[in-house]
Amino acid sequence: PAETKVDLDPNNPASNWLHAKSTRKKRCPYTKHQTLELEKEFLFNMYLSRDRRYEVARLLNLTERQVKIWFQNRRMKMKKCNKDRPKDI
Amino acid sequence: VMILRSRFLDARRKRRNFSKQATEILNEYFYSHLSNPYPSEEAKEELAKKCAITVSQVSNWFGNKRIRYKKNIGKFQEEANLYAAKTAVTAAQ
DNA sequence: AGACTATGATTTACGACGCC
DNA sequence: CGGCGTCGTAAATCATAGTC
Repeated sequence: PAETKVDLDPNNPASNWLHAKSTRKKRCPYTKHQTLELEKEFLFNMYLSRDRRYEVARLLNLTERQVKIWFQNRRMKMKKCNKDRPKDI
Repeated sequence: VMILRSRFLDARRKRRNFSKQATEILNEYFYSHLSNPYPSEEAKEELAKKCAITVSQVSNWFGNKRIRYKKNIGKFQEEANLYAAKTAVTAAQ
């Protein structure tokens, strides 16, 4: 009666906090060029119009959804930076 | 000025490992809430204060811990037992 | 010193929920 | 209703610290 096998799910440790839908797209790091262009666009305006989004997506070979989400994430990043470092340099 | 600013931001990646005491506190919370290791904003603030780190760092720590624990529960078994025993003793007295 | 591992931080991609 | 907003997070990846 060994029973030495590790508990991957049956036991009580209760790892019911699993997440992740199987349909989720794997994270794909953007190229330097893509990131640079997105940053430039963000500097120009933090919020993207529908037309502008279409253009940026076409130019960078990303989907409009990816561009939209990139801007959302970028705004959150800016907010987080301001929170962690309130004072100016 | 911009150079200084960017250097400050880059410096975030020049991290230092947290102190042993801070890691101890975070692990105690994690293993005593294993069924739901998602501290509230208030709990994060309290942990941050006790550990002398920022709330963001607490969030990062839990994010990393949850995924790394889930990815290899076996590797963390010993650590889990250790903290389980520790909190049991604490609870006993 | 160099290879390898641990760990904190950052980057994509969503789900949940809100507002218009 | 639909679409874009924020918030919190998963998961992958990055960059460096720590160890052997």
